[in-house]
Amino acid sequence: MDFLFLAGTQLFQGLSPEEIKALLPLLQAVLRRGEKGEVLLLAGDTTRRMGLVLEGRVRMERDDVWGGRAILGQAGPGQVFGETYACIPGEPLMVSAVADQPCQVLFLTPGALLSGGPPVPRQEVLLQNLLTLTARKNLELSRRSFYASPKTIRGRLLAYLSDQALLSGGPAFSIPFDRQQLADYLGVDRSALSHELGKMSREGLLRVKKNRFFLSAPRWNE
Amino acid sequence: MDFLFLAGTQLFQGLSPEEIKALLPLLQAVLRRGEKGEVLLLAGDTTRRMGLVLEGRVRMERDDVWGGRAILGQAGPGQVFGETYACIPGEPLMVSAVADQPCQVLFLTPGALLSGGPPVPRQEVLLQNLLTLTARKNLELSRRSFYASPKTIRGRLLAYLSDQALLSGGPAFSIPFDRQQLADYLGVDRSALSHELGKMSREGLLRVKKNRFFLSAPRWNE
DNA sequence: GAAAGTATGTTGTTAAAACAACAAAATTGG
DNA sequence: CCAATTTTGTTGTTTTAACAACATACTTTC
Repeated sequence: MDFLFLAGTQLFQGLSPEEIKALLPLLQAVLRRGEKGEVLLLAGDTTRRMGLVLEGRVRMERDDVWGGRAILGQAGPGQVFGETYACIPGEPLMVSAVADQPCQVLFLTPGALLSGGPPVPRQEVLLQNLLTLTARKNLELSRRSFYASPKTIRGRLLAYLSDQALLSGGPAFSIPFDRQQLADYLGVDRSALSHELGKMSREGLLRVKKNRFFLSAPRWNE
Repeated sequence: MDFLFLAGTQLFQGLSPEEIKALLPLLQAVLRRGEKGEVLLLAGDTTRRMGLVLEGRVRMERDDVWGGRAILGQAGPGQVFGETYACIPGEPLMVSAVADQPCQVLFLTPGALLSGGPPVPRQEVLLQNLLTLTARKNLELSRRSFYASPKTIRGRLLAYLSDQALLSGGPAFSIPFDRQQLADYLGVDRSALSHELGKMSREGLLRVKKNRFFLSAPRWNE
């Protein structure tokens, strides 16, 4: 187990590798590998465990009965998923956690931090980290809400893409979605999304190749 | 100050009125009244404070440049708002907090709980409460996401209303929105929403009067 | 490197919601 | 209680996205 890597995650921030090593048993750490497409947490179930992604990527999504799918977000190396439900034991999951790529996940049970049981070493730090993390997850959910809130596909694309440009610090960036996933993340039809992207390309608003984008500032004075 | 009321909130759960009384100065508690429509926190600003609603209701919303508006959620008596941002100081707000009704809000600064400064009495309890609370806020954001994820207005209404029926434990319930607000919450046009509600009424799916709803189970065998 | 499978783009048709403008109803304030 | 204001419902038109079906390009696997 790479404790140095763990020490660099938001969850274990501020703890030494030795402290983390001592903590893992208390958090009932369990390592799990997942094939691409494998379901790690299933919507409808309850869970006391959260996942810390060591390798690969995990997607949070919900499928409806009619073949529809909504993607809420994803977690890459060092990030966590399911922490919301792990903090509210008994609450049935609204989403499934699915391996987006072959991945390696460390499952942790934070229950000992919450129930007023016997104290855990460095509990305050862990709690603070977990709180900050959850708050950040909140921001991500809010962001997605706003990406999906314009009424037109173009509006949603611009909201999402310009935000990604901001986050990446420049007009060139790649996104962690294929077309279908982007459509499910923005809540639109895939073919309509493709269509709109094509139109925007032709208008010179952006260049796109696979999941790599380059935004052009519109020329305001033509 | 009604410490007994505070002791009943999720934030101060598990603390005695006396303990709360002692804590408030450490959290830099400030009371504030707000007229209906008054902005309590402004999108774009940063804040170290969160609001605990004592009376009335507060709405979290974002207005775009073209007159569009998205409502993310709201907080009633005993509930909090802005805690996400108070937990991540420096992060600019994506939404404004607006008084939905004349209200009374206790602003609190949880910073002392987070920065590894001098310990605060009952810190673990407060942190745990804040964590649970934030996790629950997460659930609400997820729920809203799913309400707004069907592609048709009817789909969104059914997702939202049937969930409200579940939460209220019966087919009759009222909602905390007027039509415009419901439209902004579900991300649809108000007049189209009105239209769809009318249609659903005529089809016998529901009865509605003002913000009071009654869902009829559809008759499967006609 | 060929074949199978998957992802993406394209097009036409259809369905639905946005939009706009107005009428009716309800609420508020004097 | 009346007038003013706000909220809600109604209707018609226009825009847009969903949907479906297919062509093309790209990956993966053997």
